[in-house]
Amino acid sequence: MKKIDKQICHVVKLIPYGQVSSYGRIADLAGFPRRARQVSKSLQHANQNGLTDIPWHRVVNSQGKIAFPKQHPLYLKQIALLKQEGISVNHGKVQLSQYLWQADIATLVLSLPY
DNA sequence: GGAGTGACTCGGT
DNA sequence: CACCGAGCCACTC
Repeated sequence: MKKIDKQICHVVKLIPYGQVSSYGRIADLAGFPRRARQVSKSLQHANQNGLTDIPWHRVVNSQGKIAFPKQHPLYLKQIALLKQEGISVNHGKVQLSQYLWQADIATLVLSLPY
């Protein structure tokens, strides 16, 4: 697994229960600006490898919408997982103003590995 | 190496 | 709100 994938997974795991973040923000926080697309790819890999400890469902696009097309099997699954955490999803999107994770520096620093 | 492809984003219409 | 277009960047042929 590559460095970028590792860092991205690390940050995604920091998203608190009941909150969401976007691909672009995750990329920024992981130290890879302008690499939103890579975030989606990393999550896809993690999904395939069955890494269940990664809350991939808490990641939506910059508009708060589910990134999958409606007919995609994971579309409904993601919504189900979000609602399960108390997050309301309407018309395939969440209210970022209400659920967007405001990452704080302390959380990030304390999550650093030795 | 060039072309096509996204679980993206931003700005314009 | 929806639909483009243009950037964007790693990955796969």
